[in-house]
This record gives sequence, structure tokens and C-alpha cells, in this order.
Amino acid sequence: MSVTIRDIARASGVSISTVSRALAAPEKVAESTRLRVQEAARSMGYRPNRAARGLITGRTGSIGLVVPDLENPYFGAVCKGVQARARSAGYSVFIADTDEDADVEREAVSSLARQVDGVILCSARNTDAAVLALAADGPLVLVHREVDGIPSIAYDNAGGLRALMSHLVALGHRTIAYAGGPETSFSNRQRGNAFRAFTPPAAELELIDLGNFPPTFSGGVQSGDLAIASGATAVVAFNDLVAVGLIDRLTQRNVSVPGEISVAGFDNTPVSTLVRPHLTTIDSPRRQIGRASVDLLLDIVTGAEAGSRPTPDLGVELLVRGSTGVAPASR
Amino acid sequence: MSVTIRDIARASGVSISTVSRALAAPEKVAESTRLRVQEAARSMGYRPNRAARGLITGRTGSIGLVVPDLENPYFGAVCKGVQARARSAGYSVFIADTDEDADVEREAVSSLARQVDGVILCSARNTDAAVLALAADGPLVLVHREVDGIPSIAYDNAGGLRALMSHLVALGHRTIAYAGGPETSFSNRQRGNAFRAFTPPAAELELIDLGNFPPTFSGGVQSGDLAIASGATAVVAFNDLVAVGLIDRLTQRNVSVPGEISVAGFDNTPVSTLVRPHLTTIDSPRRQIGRASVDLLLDIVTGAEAGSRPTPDLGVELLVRGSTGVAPASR
DNA sequence: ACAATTGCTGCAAACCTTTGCAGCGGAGAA
DNA sequence: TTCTCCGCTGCAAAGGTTTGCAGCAATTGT
Repeated sequence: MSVTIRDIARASGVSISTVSRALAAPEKVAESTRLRVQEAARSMGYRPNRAARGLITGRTGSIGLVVPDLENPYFGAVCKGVQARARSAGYSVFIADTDEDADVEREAVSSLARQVDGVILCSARNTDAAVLALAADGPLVLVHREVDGIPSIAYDNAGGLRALMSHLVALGHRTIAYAGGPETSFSNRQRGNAFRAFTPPAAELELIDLGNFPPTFSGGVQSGDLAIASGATAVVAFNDLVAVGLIDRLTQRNVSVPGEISVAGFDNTPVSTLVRPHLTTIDSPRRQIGRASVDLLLDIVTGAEAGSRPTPDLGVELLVRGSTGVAPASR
Repeated sequence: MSVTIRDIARASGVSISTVSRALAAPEKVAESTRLRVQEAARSMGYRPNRAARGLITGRTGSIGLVVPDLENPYFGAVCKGVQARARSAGYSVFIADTDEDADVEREAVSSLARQVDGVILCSARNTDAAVLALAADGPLVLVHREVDGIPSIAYDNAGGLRALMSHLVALGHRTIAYAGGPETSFSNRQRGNAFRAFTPPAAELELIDLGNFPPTFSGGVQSGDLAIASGATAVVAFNDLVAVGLIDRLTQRNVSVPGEISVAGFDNTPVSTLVRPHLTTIDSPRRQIGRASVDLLLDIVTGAEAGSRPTPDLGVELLVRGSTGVAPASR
């Protein structure tokens, strides 16, 4: 069928062990032999059988990635980062979409765990206990979620939110509302906590919590009327999509953005510059998150000593665009 | 380390062959034995070693999926469809993102081909010859692309375009422009050809080709000024993103949509209802495409006789929304 | 010239599962 | 009772690769 190490051994007149070494550990083989073998392998189009290799090494050369929703460009970007980094490290990646379902998520992680070297779990929908149980199936790295004892990658949600708040306060806003995401979302908890804990340098500030909304356009629409009723002059939305929905509703009700109410989003997804006004938002380094999670996972898998790799800078950045402006003198 | 078939054999007092059969071909084993073995396997948490199984069966239980851009929700949706169907058939899926690069695409397909049972290649960026060469590496199914001799899945681009054109003509438009996508895109060729070939039942029609644009928001912006200059009262864009960029530019130039110019997109991506006016567009059955491509691939892999499965209905649907309206009496 | 060392290479086992073949025992038929 | 057949089970080989160990030859040191 396909060409094996044995065919190459025959063609180049050496044993299969030598072929194996010539390809995998070139320094253990005399240069002349190595060249001969490598040339034979090349010309015969040899590709190692990963199943056979995996059988003996116990490693598969692939990793698993579990995300809640592939159709969401946010996770698409994370996937791209994971993808790219894994490829350059010689790994392939299994991707599983859970449709935001905790059961599917558990099933996906545990079935993947048996056939990969490690799993990256993105925005876990499960409880801490369930996640902990999943970690028993094999190396696991969490993204956008922290659970005691499991390595994870996250960016500075709180810092981003504070930057946004400072920006709004500087524009003169004194009554600011937060349109939250799903109650169970780790990121939402971080953002919400940072919001409630925000204390400006000097000014008196009224903070209003509008409640929890689905992290979607229609979630934003829902929050729109509450935002108007609240009397806030600025609203921070859980993410860009919610912000866009919110703006849509405000516009429908003839409330001008940012003239009467400023709106800001989170994540700098592509949609943020597709709408008018363009969205002020926090840019989260999604691809970098993907890359960093692969690095972390592979360090664990290959047993690299902790801290051998510098912690990547996963800083966030405030992008000021048209949807935020100076607070109206009065409403 | 982990529990193998051998451990179960010992625990249940049978040979490893019997265990293997009890789990894989239950009818070949006496019921009492089967129950005993299955219970042991369950309680010991046995999971078959896929590498070992793959080594002997020559099958991996996984498929590969190669897409141009995971961050594009269009492909995200296709991935979801592939994903879901593969899972229910007991397959896992490797996903590779090529960043729209033909070289990366070839590399991805051929490296994946060695470790999966078959590959689904979405919107191939390569030439026909290169795609044909890739098909030699193993079972290959094409999506959104047709190459002689390679099985493929596509939906009715031309039919969708014609439905759109009829809609516009019915609204009184007599000068219609097409803002094309990338020259190398198969879908764009299909849509463009259908556009140029369109012949309405009765009316005199002027068709204008605005040229090729990147399939992005800024591609749409680029086409905006050309659209205005062309004198067309309606523009069909290559896809939703181009349509949104186009509308954005028209709005900036104080051309009202659909008052002065109607705009329509393609694909019904989520963005089509995020903007105002909502986009009239052609809904393409993305998830269904993903599912159908898995079905086709697995039929090939498992050697099912051709035609054993009914051809799925991958019809498209015209969604009329706010961005198209009656043609202005004059401009 | 001999011993010790070093650098390469080959042998063979191991990884876990599937599967063709043969053997065993029991049931039914003659 | 004896033969046949059948259902169930076990043996053993096979699949491609890696790797510890041993062997071999050449080189270096004395």
C-alpha cells in the first residue's frame, strides 16, 4: 500500500532501526548513511504512519480544542491562533463544537482526551467540579476560565473594563450602566465585578447594573429600553454583539449614540467596525490567546520546566471609536 | 498506564480476542460472556486505543476539514455542520485553517491525508490541477468547487442569483450592477456567470459588471463609488460583507438605501440583520452543506454504493429584507 | 602492537488491537 | 451410540514504528 520504513531500509541497504534514527534523530547516524536514507525517503514519498508511532511513543502529535460556538468569530479567531501555533509545532488539531451545551462539552473533552496529547477547553460551560473531573482524563488547559489546580490562559478583563470606565469618566459621564452577559460566564463575572468595584480618582459615580442578557444581538436589544429607563449616559455592554443590539434599539427609539448615550463593547470583533457609529471596544488578543494556550499545553505535555517560557503579554487595549463621546450636559 | 483490552480479559476470565469481539461484534459472542465483558469494560473505564486499532484496521475514525478562514462565520457554520454529523457517525474531525493561502492549503490537505480516513476541502484556493493532485493522497470531497472526477457538494448559486434578479426586476429595476468577489473564487464565477446570462421574461435590462473586489467590508466600500457612478438602481454584491461595506459607503455619500439604490447580499450571514437596513440576501444552507459533505465522504470511505443515500436538497432561499425596494422613478 | 574507547549499526521486543483459523464441547440426527 | 454440525472461544500473526542493548569496526592512546 503506502511506503513504510521497511521499504526505505531495503532501498538504502540499512536496517529499519537506522532508517528510524536517520529520520528522527539525525545526530545518531553517520552523515553518509543519513543522507542516503533521507534521500531515499524523500524520493519514495515516505510519510510516517502516525498510528504506529503513536502506539509505541504513547504520543499522538495532535491536540484537541473544544469551543462553545464555531460560528462566533470570537472563537474562530482563537481557533486560528491555536491552529497556527500547533501547525508550526508539528501538531494537528481536533476541533469540537459544543453548541454551548455543558453535556456535549463533557462528552467532547473526554472522548477527545483518549486520542490526543492534550486538550484546550475554551470558555467551559461546566461547573468547577465537572471541569476538575475532566482534567483527570489527560492534560487540560483552560481558556477564559479559572479552576483551582488547572493551568489556564486568560486576559485582563478587569483591566480592560477599568480602562473603559476611566475613558467614560474622562468624557464626563457620571451615571454608567453595565449590560451583563450570561450569569454562568466566567468573563462576565470578571467584567461585572470590575464594574461594580470601580472607583474613580475623584468624581462621584453612579453605577447601574442592568442585569444579565444573552450575549447576542437580541440580548442587546433587550437591554436597550432598560438602559434608557435607567438614566445612564453611558452603557458598557458585555460584548460587541450586545453593544450593537443595544445601539440598534436606542436608534429605533430615537436616542442618539453617542449624543445622548455612549455605548461601548468588548472584544473588538469584526462587527465593531461594520456598524455606525463604529464601536468603542476593548481589543482582546484572541489569536494570541490561542497561541499561548498551545504553548502552555505543549510545555505540560513535553514536561518542560514551568516558567521556561516567558509569560506572554496578553494585555488588552482600549479602542476608542465613534460610539462613545462627551456626556450630554443634561438629559 | 491506562486500561487495555488485556486487563479486561484478565478481569472477566476470557481471552483478549473474546473481549475484542464482545465490544465490536456482539453477535459473535455468547450473551452471558458478552454481558460479563461489557460490564467489566464499563466498570474499569475502558477506552479503546485508537492508534492500535488504526494500525491494524487501516482506519483512523477521523476526518479532515480544510477551510480558508475560521474567523469567517460562513465557514464557522460549515464547520458546525461537519462537526455535528461527524460526531454522530462516531468520527472526530481535524480542522485546518489555511488563511486563504493556496500553498498552506496544499500542505494542510496532504499532511492531513496521512492521518485521516478522508478530507473535506472547502472553497479550494488552488488550481484544478493542484486539487486533482491532492485527491491522489486519499479520499477527498470538495465543497464550493467542482473539479472533474472529484466528488463535490455545492448549492445552487445560479438559481439564487436568478431569484434575486427576478425580485429586483419585479421591483422595477432596469439597471442592475454586480459587485464581484475574488476572480479565483468558484462561487463568484458561478454568480457572475448567472448574472451576465440573466434574461428577464419581458423587460429590457441593462447589466453592469463593477469588477472584482475582496470579499470583505472594505471590498464593499471600494465598490460603492463605482456603483454610484454606474447609474444602477440596484446592486447585487458577491456576499453579505461586501453588501454591508457598499451600503456603508453609499450612506456616507448620502445615497439612501433602498430609496435611491437597492442592495442585496449573498449567504445570509449573521451580519445581514445587524445593520440597518437589514440585508436582502440569499440564504445558503451552510450547516446542511457541512452535513452533506460528511455523508458523501463517509459513503466513499466505507464503500457504500453510490446513490444509496438520497441527494440532499441544498436549495437556496431568497430572503427579502429592507435593503431592497422599488426602483426610484428617476435619478 | 595492544587495549580502550568511541561511533555506528542491527537485533528484537514492545505498543494494543483485530481477525483468520482451528479447536472444543454440546446438541441434534441417524 | 456415533457422527455431524454449529456456536463459541482461544491462539497467534499482523500492522509500522521506536528504542535498549549488544556487537562490530575504526580510531585513539600507551
